[in-house]
Amino acid sequence: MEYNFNELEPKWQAWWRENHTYKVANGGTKPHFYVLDMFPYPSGAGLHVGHPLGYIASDIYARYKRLCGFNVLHPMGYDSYGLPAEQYAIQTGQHPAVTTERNIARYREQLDKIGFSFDWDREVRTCDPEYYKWTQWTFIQLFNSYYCNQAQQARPIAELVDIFAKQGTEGLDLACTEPLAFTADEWRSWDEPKRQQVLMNYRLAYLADIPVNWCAELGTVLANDEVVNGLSVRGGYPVERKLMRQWSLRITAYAERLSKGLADLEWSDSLKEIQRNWIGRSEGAAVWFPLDVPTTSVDAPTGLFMGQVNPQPAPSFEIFTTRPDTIFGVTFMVLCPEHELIDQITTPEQKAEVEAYVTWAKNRSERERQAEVKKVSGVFTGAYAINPLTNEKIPIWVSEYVLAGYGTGAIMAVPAHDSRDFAFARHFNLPIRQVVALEKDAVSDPATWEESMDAKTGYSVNSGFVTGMKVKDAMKAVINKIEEMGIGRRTVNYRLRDAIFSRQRYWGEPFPIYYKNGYPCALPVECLPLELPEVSEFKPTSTGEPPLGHATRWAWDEKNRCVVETSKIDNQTVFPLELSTMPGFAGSSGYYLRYMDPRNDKAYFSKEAVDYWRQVDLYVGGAEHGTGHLIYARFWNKFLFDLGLAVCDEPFRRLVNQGMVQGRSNFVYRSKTDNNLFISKNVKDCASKTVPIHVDVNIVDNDVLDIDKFRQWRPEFKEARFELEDGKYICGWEIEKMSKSMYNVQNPDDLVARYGADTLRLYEMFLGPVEQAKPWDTNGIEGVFRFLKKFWKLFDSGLNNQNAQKEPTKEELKILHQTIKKVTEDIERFSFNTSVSTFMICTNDMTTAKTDNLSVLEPLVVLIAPFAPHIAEELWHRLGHEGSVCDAEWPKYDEKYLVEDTFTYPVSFNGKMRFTIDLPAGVTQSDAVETVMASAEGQKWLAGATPKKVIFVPKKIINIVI
RNA sequence: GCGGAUAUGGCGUAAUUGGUAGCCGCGCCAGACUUAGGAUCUGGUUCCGAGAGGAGUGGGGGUUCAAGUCCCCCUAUCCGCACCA
Repeated sequence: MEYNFNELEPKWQAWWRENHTYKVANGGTKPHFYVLDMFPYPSGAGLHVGHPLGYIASDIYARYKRLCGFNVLHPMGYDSYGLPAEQYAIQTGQHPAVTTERNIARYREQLDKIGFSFDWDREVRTCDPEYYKWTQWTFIQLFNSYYCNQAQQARPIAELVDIFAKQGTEGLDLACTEPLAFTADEWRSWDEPKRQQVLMNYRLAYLADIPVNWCAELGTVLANDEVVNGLSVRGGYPVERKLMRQWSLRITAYAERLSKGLADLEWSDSLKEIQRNWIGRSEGAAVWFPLDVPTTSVDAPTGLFMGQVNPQPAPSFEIFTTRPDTIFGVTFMVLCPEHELIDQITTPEQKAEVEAYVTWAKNRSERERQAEVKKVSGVFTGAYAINPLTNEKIPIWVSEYVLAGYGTGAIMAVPAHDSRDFAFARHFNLPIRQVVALEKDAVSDPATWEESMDAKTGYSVNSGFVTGMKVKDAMKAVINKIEEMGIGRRTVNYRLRDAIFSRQRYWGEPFPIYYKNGYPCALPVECLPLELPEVSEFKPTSTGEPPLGHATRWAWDEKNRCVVETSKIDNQTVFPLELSTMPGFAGSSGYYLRYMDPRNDKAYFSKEAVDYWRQVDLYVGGAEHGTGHLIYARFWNKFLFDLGLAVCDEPFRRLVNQGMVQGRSNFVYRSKTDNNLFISKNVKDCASKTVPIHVDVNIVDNDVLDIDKFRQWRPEFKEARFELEDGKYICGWEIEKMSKSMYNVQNPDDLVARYGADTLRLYEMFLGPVEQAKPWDTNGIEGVFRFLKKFWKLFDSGLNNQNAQKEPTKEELKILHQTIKKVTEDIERFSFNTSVSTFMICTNDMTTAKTDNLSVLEPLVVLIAPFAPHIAEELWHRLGHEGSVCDAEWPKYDEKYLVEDTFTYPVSFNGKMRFTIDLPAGVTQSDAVETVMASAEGQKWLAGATPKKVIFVPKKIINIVI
């Protein structure tokens, strides 16, 4: 019988569906294992061959784990809120829900053809109200929580209200937007709006004024990459930096835990490093610098910073530095243009210049600023600070190179040991003073330097009480000193910023928030989900409000607890609802938890479900989510952990990043002089006489062009003539991004139709290591297809042979057990390309050995089942089994079949003092070494010498040292 | 600029983790079979050389009896961050 995949694959796919083969129950006696893929955004273009790569890898692992006796959770769903559907809606007027539904159906169809073992009963969609109910629910929990830095934990905001009423901010260390200090009496004296305003400072989901790129003309916030030279990319309208009230998540509260938690994760080093960089933890010191107040008096800035009241009696400001040891080298201070102190300290003479600079800096877009990073700019305020350790007077400057969002927006500049300060000092001719040297006496004139000495190595020089200390010791000594003096302390800073959570968009989760007297209130959780309303159009409103501003039924009736007409808003009992929606990462941050118990309408997921599955054991997806989804999901999980819902602090124990699949484009070469003439690639002078044109890879086979299909492909090629080589037209090729415009998109459906799903699955794995980026090249798929046909044939002859039950030969057992061993090890380390090679070798060997012994062949069916489930299922049933091969038992190998039983020595001497021997079972290394020593004694080829030492190394090689 | 990764035949890759480099597959060459196929099978295929032989894992140095693998210095490509004090 022929290997007829066209018949066999749909048959078993239907059988699996009817028998609910992949349905997974929560609980049972088996050990549990959770294998998850990053769920896709269902785009209109459908799947290309790059998408299933990770799904196939995780499917293999999931099926393998199941065969090893685990209860495996392996779900799939859709990240179905997002921008493309909305933009398509704006252009065509089609409702995003309709196009999304259609795209999902197409994705499902494509996925089903590849034979995945997903439990589709657990499917989730982020745009489904039953799902986003819990996204909204989590948002309300965030809104109703604060973060206690002492306990390193989120707590209910109600608890904080009690604390404020009892003790004010006394003794508290809280994550906040800006440091506040007040007493219990003050708190009690405030009215509700004022209290709400204060609480907003501590909520984990909070409203705050955040600088954004605002385009008035388009009525929307733009991302940095949507703005060029202060103009919007689309339309060319002016864009301004503007503070806008936006929802944010206080992810910075979790910076420490997000950073520390990385250590125990089985993630690639590179991805951990990406996250570490993004979180940007740096240890250093916060130091208060007193102002040298001229004639006009300046009010001391009041308030807390990092939970501490300004300890300075005199007016002063705080800086952050990672190099406290260089404090003796400070020659100027720099404030960021947004710094609140600027207005207060600028001298009248400098006022005009400083104001001009601040205005200029403020109006620059993020993009402009970043493009001119190397350009030095700044202005002197006329004011001075006092170095608290030397009592020196130090000028205070303002410059863009100091960022408002990091540290305190103010720095002490040490030009000798910081390249940016160095550039600034050189530009404005400020003094540079060396305070660190590689050797204690290696002091030179900084005026002769070409660059600053930034390295944290060497010794302190010219540095008062730390002179002569190693840099590391000097850092500690200075911090101790400033702590002792009460002017600063050891501290940690993070680069991570809070996540802006508002989008002026339609196709996203509505915020379960309404506005009462101007302050936001959360909907009662029993009223969730708050469903996305219908709107007349998907664009912003004429007044610049988000698309939800078009909704006529978008107000909250507090008394009747329901959504009502906007016209009924009276701000007494009926209030306006929030108009922006949540961003893409909202729905994807907790979906892995929902899969554990996806149909629960009482809770996000039940306690039993999460106690059973705990966390994702293996997560497979692209590394491009390293600083987005993978950070947000960890944050989301940690928050749910604090609430007592999640049972693990980290969501994804092991993470594998599949590499990007690039496209392999094909080209035809059109004559420069004759538009209808195409010259084959290797014809003489082809390159100089022609221009390359992309040609659809689907009408090219092994770089040979199908001429007829090419003429039909596009009307302008109808009259095409060809200059061939060896009767063929050979195309050129290049590696490019896989995209429609390059005509290099391989559709998995076409390959399934031509070679079958099993061949596609094996070939995707055979292409190379899963983690590695690689170009898609269909040319090799024939080899894998041939292998499956050989594999099939092996069984076909075994099943047709009457004598098939005879004793297996030693050779056959050796091949079998080698294969089991290799494949098992390969799967464990996610090296699927080598597993496929192993199958090929095994099949070749078995074919050569004319194996028809079913007892040897049967375990192979189980081995290949994770990779090629359809053919495995078919053969499994032909071998007489009733149930699915998915429930078989993973074969074990026995070392005894793997060792050689011949022992000959020495079999070869290659002139480099090296023997090759075969070591039989039961012979120890020292026996072998002794035997070789004895046999080597007095041998001619050793020139009469006696070996001094015999070194045994694995791999049947013995080295002799004379 | 900082950080991470990668580099092996014409191509994708493999190498039991320091032990005979090039497994497996594509492609190519030669052959077999044939009712001629997008079929199957056999042999060959790192490079130079007719051959004996020599060279060889991006380049240069080092450690080792032994290096694709470990260390140092370059070069190229890819990815992430980018004035983060």
